[in-house]
Amino acid sequence: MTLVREGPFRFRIEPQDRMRVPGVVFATEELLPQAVGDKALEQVVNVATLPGIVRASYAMPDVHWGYGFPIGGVAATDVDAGGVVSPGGVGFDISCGVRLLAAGIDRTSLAPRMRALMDLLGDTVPRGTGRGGLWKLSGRAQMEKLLVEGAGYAVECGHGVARDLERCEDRGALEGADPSHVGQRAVERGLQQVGSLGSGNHFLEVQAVEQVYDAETAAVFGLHTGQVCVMIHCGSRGLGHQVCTDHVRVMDQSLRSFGIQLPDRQLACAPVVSSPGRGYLGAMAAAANYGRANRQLLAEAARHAFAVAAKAGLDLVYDVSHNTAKIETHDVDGVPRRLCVHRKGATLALPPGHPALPEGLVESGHPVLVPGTMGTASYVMVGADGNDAFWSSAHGAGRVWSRHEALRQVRGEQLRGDLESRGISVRPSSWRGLAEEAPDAYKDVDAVARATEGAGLARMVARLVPLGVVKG
DNA sequence: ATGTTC
Repeated sequence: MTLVREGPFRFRIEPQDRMRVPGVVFATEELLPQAVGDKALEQVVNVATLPGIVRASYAMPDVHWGYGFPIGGVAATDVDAGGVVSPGGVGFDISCGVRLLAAGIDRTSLAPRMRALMDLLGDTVPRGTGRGGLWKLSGRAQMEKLLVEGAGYAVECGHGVARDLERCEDRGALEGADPSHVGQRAVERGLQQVGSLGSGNHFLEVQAVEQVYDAETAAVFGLHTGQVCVMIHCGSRGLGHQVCTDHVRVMDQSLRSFGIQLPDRQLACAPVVSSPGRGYLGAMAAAANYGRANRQLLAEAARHAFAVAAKAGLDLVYDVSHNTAKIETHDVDGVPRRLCVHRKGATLALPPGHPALPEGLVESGHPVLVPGTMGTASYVMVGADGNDAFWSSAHGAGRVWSRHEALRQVRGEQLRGDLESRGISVRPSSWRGLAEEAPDAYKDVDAVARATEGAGLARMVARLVPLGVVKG
Protein backbone atom coordinates (compact mmCIF):
# COMPACT_ATOMS: atom_id res chain seq x y z
CA MET A 1 0.00 0.00 0.00
CA THR A 2 1.32 3.42 -0.96
CA LEU A 3 0.41 6.56 0.94
CA VAL A 4 0.81 9.79 -0.98
CA ARG A 5 0.90 13.08 0.88
CA GLU A 6 -1.80 15.41 -0.46
CA GLY A 7 -1.35 18.14 2.13
CA PRO A 8 0.09 18.76 5.60
CA PHE A 9 -2.70 16.77 7.26
CA ARG A 10 -3.96 14.60 4.42
CA PHE A 11 -2.72 11.38 2.78
CA ARG A 12 -4.15 9.42 -0.14
CA ILE A 13 -4.19 5.71 -0.96
CA GLU A 14 -4.50 5.30 -4.74
CA PRO A 15 -7.17 2.83 -5.89
CA GLN A 16 -5.68 -0.60 -6.56
CA ASP A 17 -7.09 -4.09 -7.16
CA ARG A 18 -10.79 -4.02 -6.25
CA MET A 19 -10.90 -0.57 -4.67
CA ARG A 20 -13.66 1.52 -6.28
CA VAL A 21 -12.47 4.81 -4.74
CA PRO A 22 -9.25 6.05 -3.12
CA GLY A 23 -8.56 6.00 0.59
CA VAL A 24 -8.09 9.36 2.30
CA VAL A 25 -6.37 9.50 5.70
CA PHE A 26 -6.36 12.70 7.76
CA ALA A 27 -3.26 12.60 9.95
CA THR A 28 0.02 14.20 10.92
CA GLU A 29 3.47 12.62 10.69
CA GLU A 30 3.19 11.89 14.40
CA LEU A 31 -0.21 10.16 14.15
CA LEU A 32 0.25 8.33 10.85
CA PRO A 33 2.70 5.60 11.94
CA GLN A 34 0.31 4.58 14.73
CA ALA A 35 -2.47 4.21 12.17
CA VAL A 36 -0.26 2.16 9.84
CA GLY A 37 0.88 0.01 12.74
CA ASP A 38 -2.54 -1.22 13.84
CA LYS A 39 -3.96 -2.54 10.57
CA ALA A 40 -6.55 0.23 10.39
CA LEU A 41 -5.36 1.32 6.96
CA GLU A 42 -5.91 -2.17 5.54
CA GLN A 43 -9.49 -1.72 6.66
CA VAL A 44 -9.68 1.67 4.92
CA VAL A 45 -8.65 -0.16 1.72
CA ASN A 46 -11.18 -2.95 2.29
CA VAL A 47 -14.03 -0.46 2.78
CA ALA A 48 -13.11 1.17 -0.55
CA THR A 49 -14.26 -2.03 -2.32
CA LEU A 50 -17.87 -1.82 -1.08
CA PRO A 51 -20.61 -1.67 -3.76
CA GLY A 52 -21.82 1.88 -4.39
CA ILE A 53 -19.15 3.68 -2.36
CA VAL A 54 -18.57 7.25 -3.55
CA ARG A 55 -15.79 9.85 -3.28
CA ALA A 56 -13.41 8.02 -0.91
CA SER A 57 -13.01 5.70 2.06
CA TYR A 58 -12.03 8.14 4.80
CA ALA A 59 -10.02 7.78 8.01
CA MET A 60 -10.20 10.45 10.71
CA PRO A 61 -7.05 11.43 12.71
CA ASP A 62 -8.07 9.10 15.57
CA VAL A 63 -8.48 6.04 13.32
CA HIS A 64 -7.75 2.59 14.77
CA TRP A 65 -8.56 -1.03 14.10
CA GLY A 66 -12.19 -2.15 14.47
CA TYR A 67 -14.71 -4.81 13.43
CA GLY A 68 -14.56 -4.81 9.61
CA PHE A 69 -14.46 -1.02 9.25
CA PRO A 70 -11.87 0.99 11.16
CA ILE A 71 -13.03 3.07 14.11
CA GLY A 72 -12.66 6.63 12.88
CA GLY A 73 -13.87 5.57 9.43
CA VAL A 74 -16.38 7.33 7.16
CA ALA A 75 -17.90 5.76 4.04
CA ALA A 76 -20.89 6.87 1.95
CA THR A 77 -22.71 4.71 -0.58
CA ASP A 78 -25.12 5.81 -3.31
CA VAL A 79 -28.58 4.54 -2.29
CA ASP A 80 -29.94 4.68 -5.85
CA ALA A 81 -26.90 3.06 -7.49
CA GLY A 82 -26.66 -0.25 -5.64
CA GLY A 83 -25.07 1.25 -2.54
CA VAL A 84 -24.89 -1.01 0.51
CA VAL A 85 -25.34 -0.54 4.23
CA SER A 86 -23.08 -2.50 6.57
CA PRO A 87 -23.55 -3.02 10.33
CA GLY A 88 -19.76 -3.12 10.63
CA GLY A 89 -19.73 0.46 9.34
CA VAL A 90 -21.70 1.57 12.38
CA GLY A 91 -20.19 -0.71 14.99
CA PHE A 92 -21.59 -2.87 17.76
CA ASP A 93 -22.32 0.10 20.01
CA ILE A 94 -24.95 1.73 17.80
CA SER A 95 -25.33 5.47 18.50
CA CYS A 96 -22.51 5.50 21.00
CA GLY A 97 -21.98 9.19 21.53
CA VAL A 98 -21.22 12.13 23.76
CA ARG A 99 -23.39 14.60 25.63
CA LEU A 100 -21.97 17.79 27.15
CA LEU A 101 -23.74 19.83 29.82
CA ALA A 102 -22.66 23.25 31.10
CA ALA A 103 -22.99 23.85 34.85
CA GLY A 104 -24.07 27.11 36.43
CA ILE A 105 -20.95 27.09 38.59
CA ASP A 106 -17.21 27.70 38.14
CA ARG A 107 -14.45 25.36 39.30
CA THR A 108 -13.30 27.57 42.17
CA SER A 109 -16.81 27.66 43.66
CA LEU A 110 -17.27 23.92 43.16
CA ALA A 111 -13.94 22.93 44.73
CA PRO A 112 -15.14 22.68 48.36
CA ARG A 113 -18.17 20.62 47.27
CA MET A 114 -16.35 18.41 44.78
CA ARG A 115 -15.85 15.46 47.13
CA ALA A 116 -19.55 15.29 48.04
CA LEU A 117 -20.54 15.67 44.38
CA MET A 118 -18.29 12.83 43.25
CA ASP A 119 -19.51 10.59 46.09
CA LEU A 120 -23.12 11.21 45.06
CA LEU A 121 -22.40 10.64 41.36
CA GLY A 122 -20.45 7.50 42.24
CA ASP A 123 -23.39 6.20 44.28
CA THR A 124 -26.12 7.03 41.75
CA VAL A 125 -24.72 6.49 38.24
CA PRO A 126 -25.27 2.85 37.16
CA ARG A 127 -22.26 1.35 35.40
CA GLY A 128 -20.34 -1.80 34.60
CA THR A 129 -21.33 -4.77 32.45
CA GLY A 130 -24.87 -6.05 32.89
CA ARG A 131 -26.45 -4.51 36.00
CA GLY A 132 -29.48 -2.23 36.04
CA GLY A 133 -30.34 1.22 34.75
CA LEU A 134 -32.11 4.26 36.18
CA TRP A 135 -35.39 3.64 34.33
CA LYS A 136 -37.01 0.19 34.26
CA LEU A 137 -39.36 -0.14 31.28
CA SER A 138 -42.61 -2.06 31.69
CA GLY A 139 -42.31 -4.22 28.58
CA ARG A 140 -42.08 -4.34 24.81
CA ALA A 141 -44.90 -1.82 24.23
CA GLN A 142 -43.18 0.90 26.24
CA MET A 143 -39.81 -0.02 24.71
CA GLU A 144 -41.24 0.50 21.21
CA LYS A 145 -42.28 4.07 22.08
CA LEU A 146 -38.76 4.76 23.34
CA LEU A 147 -37.19 3.21 20.23
CA VAL A 148 -39.25 5.50 17.96
CA GLU A 149 -39.11 8.73 19.98
CA GLY A 150 -35.64 8.49 21.56
CA ALA A 151 -34.69 11.25 23.98
CA GLY A 152 -38.10 12.85 23.29
CA TYR A 153 -39.87 9.93 24.96
CA ALA A 154 -37.67 10.28 28.03
CA VAL A 155 -38.52 14.01 28.21
CA GLU A 156 -42.22 13.25 27.67
CA CYS A 157 -42.07 10.92 30.69
CA GLY A 158 -40.57 13.66 32.87
CA HIS A 159 -36.87 12.84 32.44
CA GLY A 160 -35.66 16.23 31.23
CA VAL A 161 -36.93 19.51 29.82
CA ALA A 162 -38.17 20.44 26.34
CA ARG A 163 -35.10 22.60 25.64
CA ASP A 164 -32.90 19.51 25.89
CA LEU A 165 -34.28 18.27 22.57
CA GLU A 166 -33.25 21.51 20.81
CA ARG A 167 -29.65 20.61 21.65
CA CYS A 168 -29.74 16.99 20.48
CA GLU A 169 -28.65 15.83 17.02
CA ASP A 170 -31.88 15.04 15.11
CA ARG A 171 -33.82 16.53 18.07
CA GLY A 172 -33.09 13.32 19.96
CA ALA A 173 -34.64 10.82 17.54
CA LEU A 174 -33.24 9.43 14.30
CA GLU A 175 -35.94 9.09 11.63
CA GLY A 176 -36.99 5.73 10.25
CA ALA A 177 -36.81 3.69 13.45
CA ASP A 178 -38.67 0.41 12.98
CA PRO A 179 -38.99 -1.58 16.24
CA SER A 180 -40.42 -4.57 14.33
CA HIS A 181 -36.84 -5.29 13.21
CA VAL A 182 -35.52 -5.23 16.78
CA GLY A 183 -35.58 -8.81 18.04
CA GLN A 184 -37.06 -9.93 21.33
CA ARG A 185 -33.69 -10.79 22.79
CA ALA A 186 -32.43 -7.26 22.06
CA VAL A 187 -35.55 -5.79 23.71
CA GLU A 188 -35.15 -7.99 26.77
CA ARG A 189 -31.50 -6.98 27.16
CA GLY A 190 -32.52 -3.34 26.91
CA LEU A 191 -35.49 -3.24 29.29
CA GLN A 192 -33.35 -2.93 32.43
CA GLN A 193 -30.49 -0.79 31.06
CA VAL A 194 -31.97 2.62 30.16
CA GLY A 195 -29.86 5.08 32.13
CA SER A 196 -26.59 3.17 32.54
CA LEU A 197 -23.05 3.86 31.36
CA GLY A 198 -21.90 0.32 30.57
CA SER A 199 -18.17 -0.34 30.57
CA GLY A 200 -15.10 0.00 28.34
CA ASN A 201 -14.36 3.59 27.36
CA HIS A 202 -17.68 4.92 28.65
CA PHE A 203 -17.69 7.51 31.42
CA LEU A 204 -19.34 10.45 33.10
CA GLU A 205 -16.82 13.20 33.82
CA VAL A 206 -16.95 16.46 35.71
CA GLN A 207 -14.72 18.81 33.72
CA ALA A 208 -13.71 22.46 33.64
CA VAL A 209 -13.22 24.76 30.65
CA GLU A 210 -9.46 25.38 30.71
CA GLN A 211 -9.07 27.35 27.50
CA VAL A 212 -11.34 29.03 24.95
CA TYR A 213 -10.04 29.35 21.38
CA ASP A 214 -13.15 30.93 19.82
CA ALA A 215 -14.99 33.10 22.35
CA GLU A 216 -17.88 33.91 20.05
CA THR A 217 -18.74 30.28 19.29
CA ALA A 218 -18.08 29.26 22.91
CA ALA A 219 -20.61 31.86 24.01
CA VAL A 220 -23.19 30.49 21.55
CA PHE A 221 -22.58 27.02 23.05
CA GLY A 222 -22.90 28.48 26.57
CA LEU A 223 -19.25 27.96 27.60
CA HIS A 224 -16.68 30.22 29.29
CA THR A 225 -13.25 29.77 30.88
CA GLY A 226 -13.38 28.25 34.38
CA GLN A 227 -16.88 26.88 33.93
CA VAL A 228 -17.70 23.40 35.18
CA CYS A 229 -19.15 20.92 32.65
CA VAL A 230 -20.37 17.34 32.63
CA MET A 231 -19.43 15.07 29.74
CA ILE A 232 -21.25 11.76 29.28
CA HIS A 233 -19.95 9.10 26.87
CA CYS A 234 -22.10 5.98 26.42
CA GLY A 235 -24.20 4.10 23.90
CA SER A 236 -27.02 1.62 23.41
CA ARG A 237 -25.77 -1.11 25.76
CA GLY A 238 -26.89 -4.71 25.24
CA LEU A 239 -29.78 -3.70 22.97
CA GLY A 240 -27.57 -2.10 20.33
CA HIS A 241 -25.06 -4.92 20.57
CA GLN A 242 -27.78 -7.53 20.00
CA VAL A 243 -29.22 -5.59 17.05
CA CYS A 244 -25.79 -5.55 15.41
CA THR A 245 -25.20 -9.25 16.10
CA ASP A 246 -28.63 -10.24 14.73
CA HIS A 247 -28.37 -8.19 11.52
CA VAL A 248 -24.74 -9.11 10.78
CA ARG A 249 -25.90 -12.73 10.74
CA VAL A 250 -28.79 -11.98 8.36
CA MET A 251 -26.54 -10.03 5.99
CA ASP A 252 -23.78 -12.61 6.08
CA GLN A 253 -26.31 -15.19 4.91
CA SER A 254 -27.74 -12.95 2.16
CA LEU A 255 -24.42 -11.87 0.59
CA ARG A 256 -24.50 -14.59 -2.09
CA SER A 257 -28.03 -13.75 -3.20
CA PHE A 258 -26.90 -10.18 -3.93
CA GLY A 259 -23.70 -11.34 -5.64
CA ILE A 260 -21.56 -9.34 -3.22
CA GLN A 261 -17.93 -10.41 -2.80
CA LEU A 262 -15.97 -8.97 0.08
CA PRO A 263 -12.30 -8.92 1.12
CA ASP A 264 -13.38 -9.42 4.75
CA ARG A 265 -16.49 -11.19 6.00
CA GLN A 266 -16.80 -8.58 8.76
CA LEU A 267 -17.88 -6.12 6.05
CA ALA A 268 -21.17 -8.06 5.69
CA CYS A 269 -23.66 -5.74 4.01
CA ALA A 270 -26.72 -5.55 1.77
CA PRO A 271 -28.11 -2.98 -0.67
CA VAL A 272 -29.78 -0.13 1.23
CA VAL A 273 -32.99 -0.70 -0.74
CA SER A 274 -33.06 -4.47 -0.11
CA SER A 275 -35.10 -6.21 2.59
CA PRO A 276 -32.10 -6.92 4.86
CA GLY A 277 -30.77 -3.39 4.22
CA ARG A 278 -34.02 -1.70 5.14
CA GLY A 279 -34.50 -4.03 8.10
CA TYR A 280 -31.09 -3.18 9.48
CA LEU A 281 -31.52 0.58 8.98
CA GLY A 282 -34.88 0.49 10.80
CA ALA A 283 -33.43 -1.49 13.68
CA MET A 284 -30.26 0.63 13.73
CA ALA A 285 -32.31 3.85 14.00
CA ALA A 286 -34.31 2.28 16.85
CA ALA A 287 -31.13 1.32 18.68
CA ALA A 288 -29.75 4.81 18.02
CA ASN A 289 -32.80 6.25 19.74
CA TYR A 290 -32.23 3.93 22.69
CA GLY A 291 -28.71 5.35 22.99
CA ARG A 292 -30.05 8.90 22.95
CA ALA A 293 -32.66 8.15 25.62
CA ASN A 294 -29.90 6.49 27.65
CA ARG A 295 -27.81 9.67 27.63
CA GLN A 296 -30.92 11.72 28.50
CA LEU A 297 -31.47 9.61 31.65
CA LEU A 298 -27.83 9.87 32.68
CA ALA A 299 -27.96 13.64 32.24
CA GLU A 300 -30.91 13.70 34.62
CA ALA A 301 -28.88 11.74 37.19
CA ALA A 302 -26.09 14.31 36.84
CA ARG A 303 -28.61 17.14 37.26
CA HIS A 304 -29.93 15.56 40.46
CA ALA A 305 -26.44 15.18 41.89
CA PHE A 306 -25.49 18.76 40.96
CA ALA A 307 -28.71 20.15 42.48
CA VAL A 308 -28.08 18.33 45.78
CA ALA A 309 -24.29 18.51 46.14
CA ALA A 310 -23.32 21.60 44.12
CA LYS A 311 -26.50 23.72 44.24
CA ALA A 312 -26.09 24.27 40.51
CA GLY A 313 -28.05 23.52 37.37
CA LEU A 314 -26.89 21.86 34.14
CA ASP A 315 -27.85 23.11 30.64
CA LEU A 316 -27.40 20.82 27.67
CA VAL A 317 -24.71 22.07 25.27
CA TYR A 318 -25.16 19.27 22.75
CA ASP A 319 -25.65 15.51 22.26
CA VAL A 320 -23.93 13.81 19.31
CA SER A 321 -23.76 10.21 18.14
CA HIS A 322 -20.51 8.99 16.60
CA ASN A 323 -21.67 5.49 15.52
CA THR A 324 -24.44 5.78 12.92
CA ALA A 325 -25.49 5.23 9.33
CA LYS A 326 -27.72 8.05 8.05
CA ILE A 327 -29.44 8.72 4.74
CA GLU A 328 -28.30 12.20 3.66
CA THR A 329 -28.17 14.20 0.44
CA HIS A 330 -24.72 15.35 -0.73
CA ASP A 331 -23.37 16.69 -4.01
CA VAL A 332 -21.25 14.05 -5.76
CA ASP A 333 -19.46 15.39 -8.84
CA GLY A 334 -21.85 18.32 -8.84
CA VAL A 335 -25.01 16.20 -8.67
CA PRO A 336 -27.14 15.84 -5.51
CA ARG A 337 -27.27 12.15 -4.51
CA ARG A 338 -29.01 10.26 -1.69
CA LEU A 339 -26.21 8.63 0.26
CA CYS A 340 -26.00 6.20 3.15
CA VAL A 341 -23.27 7.80 5.25
CA HIS A 342 -21.58 5.41 7.69
CA ARG A 343 -19.82 7.23 10.52
CA LYS A 344 -18.06 4.76 12.82
CA GLY A 345 -16.20 6.66 15.48
CA ALA A 346 -16.80 9.87 13.56
CA THR A 347 -18.92 12.88 14.43
CA LEU A 348 -21.25 14.91 12.24
CA ALA A 349 -19.62 18.32 11.71
CA LEU A 350 -21.93 20.56 9.65
CA PRO A 351 -20.39 23.93 8.69
CA PRO A 352 -21.89 27.34 9.56
CA GLY A 353 -24.99 28.06 7.52
CA HIS A 354 -25.87 24.44 6.69
CA PRO A 355 -29.68 24.08 6.36
CA ALA A 356 -29.80 20.94 8.53
CA LEU A 357 -28.46 22.77 11.60
CA PRO A 358 -30.86 23.22 14.52
CA GLU A 359 -32.25 26.67 15.29
CA GLY A 360 -29.76 28.70 17.29
CA LEU A 361 -26.72 26.92 15.84
CA VAL A 362 -27.11 27.88 12.16
CA GLU A 363 -24.49 30.65 12.35
CA SER A 364 -22.01 28.77 14.55
CA GLY A 365 -22.01 25.34 12.89
CA HIS A 366 -22.50 21.87 14.36
CA PRO A 367 -20.87 21.17 17.76
CA VAL A 368 -18.22 18.42 17.61
CA LEU A 369 -17.46 16.73 20.95
CA VAL A 370 -14.05 15.03 21.16
CA PRO A 371 -13.53 13.24 24.49
CA GLY A 372 -9.96 12.42 25.51
CA THR A 373 -9.09 9.92 28.21
CA MET A 374 -9.63 10.12 31.95
CA GLY A 375 -6.28 11.80 32.57
CA THR A 376 -6.23 14.15 29.59
CA ALA A 377 -8.20 16.93 27.97
CA SER A 378 -11.37 16.81 25.90
CA TYR A 379 -12.21 19.24 23.10
CA VAL A 380 -15.28 21.09 21.97
CA MET A 381 -14.92 21.81 18.26
CA VAL A 382 -17.27 23.07 15.55
CA GLY A 383 -17.91 22.12 11.92
CA ALA A 384 -15.89 23.99 9.28
CA ASP A 385 -16.24 24.79 5.58
CA GLY A 386 -14.37 22.69 3.05
CA ASN A 387 -14.88 19.30 4.75
CA ASP A 388 -15.19 16.77 1.90
CA ALA A 389 -15.64 13.78 4.26
CA PHE A 390 -19.42 14.29 4.17
CA TRP A 391 -19.15 16.77 7.04
CA SER A 392 -17.50 14.32 9.43
CA SER A 393 -14.86 14.79 12.10
CA ALA A 394 -12.82 12.93 14.73
CA HIS A 395 -14.60 11.52 17.80
CA GLY A 396 -11.89 10.97 20.44
CA ALA A 397 -8.29 10.11 21.12
CA GLY A 398 -8.21 6.64 19.53
CA ARG A 399 -6.58 3.57 21.07
CA VAL A 400 -2.93 2.67 20.49
CA TRP A 401 -2.65 -0.23 22.97
CA SER A 402 -4.98 -3.21 22.90
CA ARG A 403 -6.89 -3.86 26.12
CA HIS A 404 -4.59 -6.84 26.69
CA GLU A 405 -1.48 -4.68 26.31
CA ALA A 406 -2.95 -2.04 28.65
CA LEU A 407 -3.49 -4.72 31.32
CA ARG A 408 0.18 -5.78 30.95
CA GLN A 409 1.39 -2.21 31.41
CA VAL A 410 -0.95 -0.67 33.99
CA ARG A 411 -2.37 -1.49 37.46
CA GLY A 412 -5.79 0.05 38.12
CA GLU A 413 -5.02 0.81 41.78
CA GLN A 414 -1.80 2.60 40.81
CA LEU A 415 -3.56 4.57 38.06
CA ARG A 416 -6.25 5.78 40.45
CA GLY A 417 -3.55 6.95 42.86
CA ASP A 418 -1.73 8.82 40.10
CA LEU A 419 -4.92 10.56 38.98
CA GLU A 420 -6.01 11.45 42.53
CA SER A 421 -2.56 12.95 43.19
CA ARG A 422 -3.12 15.16 40.16
CA GLY A 423 -6.43 16.33 41.65
CA ILE A 424 -8.68 14.13 39.51
CA SER A 425 -11.27 12.20 41.56
CA VAL A 426 -11.93 8.67 40.29
CA ARG A 427 -14.96 6.49 41.00
CA PRO A 428 -14.17 3.26 39.13
CA SER A 429 -16.39 0.32 38.31
CA SER A 430 -13.54 -2.22 38.31
CA TRP A 431 -9.74 -2.06 38.63
CA ARG A 432 -9.37 -4.04 35.45
CA GLY A 433 -11.66 -1.72 33.49
CA LEU A 434 -9.73 1.27 34.82
CA ALA A 435 -6.37 -0.19 33.73
CA GLU A 436 -7.69 -0.98 30.24
CA GLU A 437 -8.62 2.67 29.80
CA ALA A 438 -5.34 4.15 31.03
CA PRO A 439 -4.44 7.43 29.30
CA ASP A 440 -1.24 5.81 27.96
CA ALA A 441 -3.37 3.33 26.00
CA TYR A 442 -4.56 6.20 23.79
CA LYS A 443 -3.16 8.62 21.24
CA ASP A 444 -2.48 12.20 22.29
CA VAL A 445 -5.88 13.89 22.07
CA ASP A 446 -4.21 17.30 21.67
CA ALA A 447 -2.47 15.99 18.54
CA VAL A 448 -5.76 14.56 17.28
CA ALA A 449 -7.50 17.92 17.78
CA ARG A 450 -4.65 19.77 16.03
CA ALA A 451 -4.78 17.34 13.08
CA THR A 452 -8.57 17.62 12.92
CA GLU A 453 -8.31 21.40 12.71
CA GLY A 454 -5.32 21.32 10.36
CA ALA A 455 -7.16 18.97 8.00
CA GLY A 456 -10.08 21.41 7.89
CA LEU A 457 -12.57 18.93 9.38
CA ALA A 458 -13.52 21.14 12.35
CA ARG A 459 -12.22 24.11 14.36
CA MET A 460 -11.27 24.20 18.05
CA VAL A 461 -13.67 26.07 20.31
CA ALA A 462 -12.63 25.05 23.84
CA ARG A 463 -10.36 22.67 25.75
CA LEU A 464 -11.81 20.95 28.82
CA VAL A 465 -9.83 19.24 31.60
CA PRO A 466 -11.08 16.51 33.94
CA LEU A 467 -11.87 17.18 37.61
CA GLY A 468 -13.63 13.89 38.40
CA VAL A 469 -14.32 10.66 36.56
CA VAL A 470 -17.19 8.19 37.08
CA LYS A 471 -15.88 5.25 35.08
CA GLY A 472 -17.92 2.58 33.34
C1' DA B 1 -18.63 -2.23 22.59
C1' DT B 2 -20.85 -6.89 24.89
C1' DG B 3 -25.18 -11.00 30.33
C1' DT B 4 -16.33 -9.92 27.52
C1' DT B 5 -18.16 -17.80 24.50
C1' DC B 6 -24.95 -20.08 22.13
